[in-house]
This record gives sequence, C-alpha cells and structure tokens, in this order.
Amino acid sequence: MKRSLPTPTDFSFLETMNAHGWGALLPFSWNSEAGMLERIEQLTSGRIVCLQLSQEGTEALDIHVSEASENAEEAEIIPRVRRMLQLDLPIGEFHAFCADRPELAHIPGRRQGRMLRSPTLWEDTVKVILTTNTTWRQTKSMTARLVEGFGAAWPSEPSRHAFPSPQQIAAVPEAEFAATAKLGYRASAVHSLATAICEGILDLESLPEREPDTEALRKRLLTLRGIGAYSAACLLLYLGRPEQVNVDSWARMSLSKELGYPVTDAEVHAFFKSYGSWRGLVYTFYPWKE
DNA sequence: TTCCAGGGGTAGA
DNA sequence: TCTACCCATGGA
Repeated sequence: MKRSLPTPTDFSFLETMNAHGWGALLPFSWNSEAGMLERIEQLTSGRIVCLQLSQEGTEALDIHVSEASENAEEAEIIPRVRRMLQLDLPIGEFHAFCADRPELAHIPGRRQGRMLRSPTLWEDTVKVILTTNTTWRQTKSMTARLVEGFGAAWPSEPSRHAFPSPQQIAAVPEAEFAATAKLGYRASAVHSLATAICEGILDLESLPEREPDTEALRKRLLTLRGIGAYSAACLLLYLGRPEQVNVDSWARMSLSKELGYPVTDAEVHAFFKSYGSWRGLVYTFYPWKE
C-alpha cells in the first residue's frame, strides 16, 4: 500500500520527529539516508507490517506499508499515523501565542509544536515509565529488550518486532518478564499495567476521552503505578494538554545553565509559569542558550 | 567502589 | 505538603 496523506500547513514532519527522542525507540527507527521513519506494526488481523513515513515538500505525507494491504487494513493504518504525528492537534492557537513573544517566535517559524507519539497510549505510557530515573541510553536498551523479547516478529525480517501488546506482556509471569526485560523496579509497573488492561480493570485508551478535565486526568494518571508528576506531565503533553512542565534532570540542568546557579524543581515550574496553559509545550521547544 | 541517570513509592513528620 | 530513603540497572 502506498498513500499520500495531506498534512496541515503548520505541520513539519522533521520537527515532529525530532521534538523528543521517541523516534529512536523501537519499534520506531529512523532511516537517515532516505529521510524516512520506519516502524514495525501489528494490525488487528494479527499481520505484521513495516510502515514507512516520509515527507517531500510540505503538503503531504508519504505512507508506504510493506506487502499489499486490504482496504480494511488501510482504514486501520491511517488513524494510527494521524495519532503518531498529532496531525489532528489544533496547534494554531499555540503558534499565535508564540508569535507574540520574541523568545518563542522560532516555534511557529519552524512549524514546531507537535510531538511524535506511539499509536497507543499504552505504548507511550510504558515508554515514559522506561525514561524514569535512568539514562537515555538505558531507556533505549530497555525498550529494545521489551520489543525484541515480547513483540511479534515481522516475517520479512524476523529480527524486527512490533511493540508488544498488553496481552503479550500479561501472558508472561512477572518474574520471567522481569528477568528477560531487565527493567529494574520498573518491571512490576509495566507488568501490572498490562495485567490491569487485560483484566478489564483499566481502559487506558479511552481515559483521555472520559476525563476532559486535565487536572482530573492528571490525578487519574498518577494512580497508575510508576507514574509520578514527571510522567503524568509527559503523557498529558502527548495528549495535547500541555498545562504542566515535565520537570526532569534535563530541565534542571538547562535552567541552571541559563541562570548560572543550581535550581530546584519549584524554580523550573516558576520559570515557565507565565506561559500559562502552554507551558509544557513552551518548555519542550524552549531555546536554551548553548 | 561509588555515584547517578529525561523519578517514583512510601513512611514519618 | 515536605523530606529522607530505598528502589534495579548499567555506564562512568
């Protein structure tokens, strides 16, 4: 299947890709020579395909799916691509907000503001858990062990795998899961999340729709094991609700360099407070001094 | 050996 | 609400 998908005029494929590190986490991979984002994806039919996304020009996204796909599969893939690239996120108001502020004028200029996501909130949640209290290098390793150890293999290239579903993880005893994935203490958080989804205790995917109030959604996310203030702010940001700054060691380091003295979490929050309900996105695309 | 990384959970105040 | 401490993992 090959398809050209029209994109909003304020969308940039590369800026969305580079907004944060998600493009470097399996089952995403970046083909720099072709300027192409690849991803192994499992469809509801069970079939595994390789998705390739690229953009020439600014008006449309090129989508290529390995092997011939039926219409039903195409209808399944397009919404996933729209979610991954936040194509339906109304970013115009944020761009107008930035255009009035000299320090943020580069954001609309470069068509920034969207962030690469996974096709499911499940995958984004697991990946956020794997970023906590560890290095980015280890986040990549843990994600790779998760994908390669528990995700379905792409038949055309069996070394490449899709992201495991909650069912695929819940089916493995927790001790075995922990020993294989080597996520440290994060293993129980990931395994319990998968189990809660499989047992019907938690409908994670519909949570954002059921909680239109951001603070209520934040509190609901905080009840998930492994999700604290930082992770909840990250997830809200990916859900298009950038009212919180995901303060982490990078935020502290960046602001400390900017101000010339070590800062606390509270000082990072205070620094971005004036950006109001856009502060999470402002932080993400903030032009720190070198 | 010790410290710590894109923190979180818990106990105790 | 705030603080101190522990949590598994692996690289420096």
